[in-house]
Amino acid sequence: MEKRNIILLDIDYITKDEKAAVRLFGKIKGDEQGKNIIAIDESFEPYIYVISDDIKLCRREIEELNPEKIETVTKKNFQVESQFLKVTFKHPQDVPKLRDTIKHLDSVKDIREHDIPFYRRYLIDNNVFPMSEFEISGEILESYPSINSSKDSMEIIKMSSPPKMIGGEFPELRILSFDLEVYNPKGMPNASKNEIIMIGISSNVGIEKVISTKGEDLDYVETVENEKEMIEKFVAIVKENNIDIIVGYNSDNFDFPYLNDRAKLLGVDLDLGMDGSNLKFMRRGYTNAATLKGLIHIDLYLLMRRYISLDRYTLERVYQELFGEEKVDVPGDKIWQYWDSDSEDLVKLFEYSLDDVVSTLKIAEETLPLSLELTRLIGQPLFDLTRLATGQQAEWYLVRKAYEYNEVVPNKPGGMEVSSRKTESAVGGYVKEPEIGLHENLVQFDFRSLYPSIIISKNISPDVLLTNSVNNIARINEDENDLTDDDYYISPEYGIKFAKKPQGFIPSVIGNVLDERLKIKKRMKETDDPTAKRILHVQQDALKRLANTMYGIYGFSRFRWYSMECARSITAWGRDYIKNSMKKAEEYGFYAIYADTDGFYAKYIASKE
DNA sequence: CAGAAACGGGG
DNA sequence: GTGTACGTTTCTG
Repeated sequence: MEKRNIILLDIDYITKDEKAAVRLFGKIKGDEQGKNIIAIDESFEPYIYVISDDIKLCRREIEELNPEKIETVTKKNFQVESQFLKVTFKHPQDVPKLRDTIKHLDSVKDIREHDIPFYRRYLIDNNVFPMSEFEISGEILESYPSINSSKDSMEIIKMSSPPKMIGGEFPELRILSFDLEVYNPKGMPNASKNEIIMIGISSNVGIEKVISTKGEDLDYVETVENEKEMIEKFVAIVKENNIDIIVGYNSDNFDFPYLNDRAKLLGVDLDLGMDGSNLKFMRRGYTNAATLKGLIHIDLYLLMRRYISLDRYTLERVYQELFGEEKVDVPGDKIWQYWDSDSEDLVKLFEYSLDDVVSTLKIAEETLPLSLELTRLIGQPLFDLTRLATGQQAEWYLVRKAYEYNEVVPNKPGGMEVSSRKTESAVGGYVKEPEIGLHENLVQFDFRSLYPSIIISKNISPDVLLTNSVNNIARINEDENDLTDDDYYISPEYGIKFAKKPQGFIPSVIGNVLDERLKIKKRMKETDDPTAKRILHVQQDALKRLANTMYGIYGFSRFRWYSMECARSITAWGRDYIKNSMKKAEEYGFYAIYADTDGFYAKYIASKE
């Protein structure tokens, strides 16, 4: 039996003897090369919850489907303790196969937690957070020089007990950025015709080069015979340097698909996975994501769209925004001409290629700390996190919290439900159009975090909502006649009621997030160590972003805890507060000349007469 | 005017 | 893979 402290980079599962085997891709902590490890856990099983009014009958009906196990458990459903049947399956794929059958059984009212991917379920139930350190123990199945390189070795361990969270500091991650330049005489290149002319590579392990068939007199260019060798060289460099994170700019949509097409055409294997597996593309709705097992691919374009707010998100624009410097520029449609020129323009193209990839790495180093922090906060793999909308990030945070609170998670809405939700909308914040003119003697007034304060102080949460709606299943049966006006908050305009007790699930979570942020800000003030300060700053920033997302989330059509009543109540109270403040200010001679949502500007007029 | 389609980024 | 996920602008009937 061996023990290892590892940093979890990635997770998936494979099928072994008709059962699921979870694979944790990590690197061994303390090993300066960051030796790779694949830890296999065969002990975790998929399950769902079933709601029924006739538990006995329901159990008999489900038994006929021959699941692995059926148990009766007590969990909270919108804070009401209820009995559930926990049905365990033999294989994760049995869940999508059998859930519809189960759902339509006569004795079944509803099914829950049937839409949580298996590896995410594993992370949540085992309290495992990617990019954190934890201890595993088990038997070494294989130990050999890595499939990927001759340099260092890799271990495969069969785990004998669940992983034990340690937390720990962030590991040193080996990051590499890459970028293709392609011959493009007809505008955007076509992978079946146009060859790759350059592959730029930059890495924090000390690589900065361009691989190409030309440019032999430039010191940063590694010249090869042909395009095939170019791709092989690229693959070799990534493998040899034991890279943890590979970054590109729009690489989900351009660089990786193009590289994949050309590699296929030329017969080169892009077997960059930690387990030796090939590059794959996952369909993620409207776009594809390029994935490598145990080697995290981050497309910075996707990330930047969420990280900063800009009019455009070209690499050039983003770089300028973050660093205030201009990049080397070659007009995209002229790249083929620069390549053909064999003069100073060719050199310029090489400079452009190198500059692109150096800038990409620089952006990655600047912005990854936040993504890593969010990964540890949300508890989903870095790869997933960088591709999740902020609303989805907040939702997965809540799914984890629900597990902690012993709450059963609401179902993800189906397509029909999403479109019907989209037809509803909440009135936004109060806006008073500015009075035109030059104003003097202005005072500014605003509420500090108006919406979160309202959610917490008015206990706005679907689980304590007293108005009849799809979301208040738990409270429908409660006798509202037993409650007096003192027992609930009533929203302005709509008269929507929220029980004062118990504290709602979401107000509770938001409250904790804000408390945690204040604690970190306090620690930030107390420390003089600049490194500690920087880390704490990123931590509070992650909490702030998470909290900010939660304020508007009740109105997101795909949100599991969606509630238009909650969304409307928040803004209604918001409008109420701002209007009352304006009225109050007027009594003291301050007249608002402009107001928006949570604040206003007012002009002081000394006397009314 | 509503609903569908295209776009973003990349070369 | 306990899959099929954006938000906004422009076009089309």
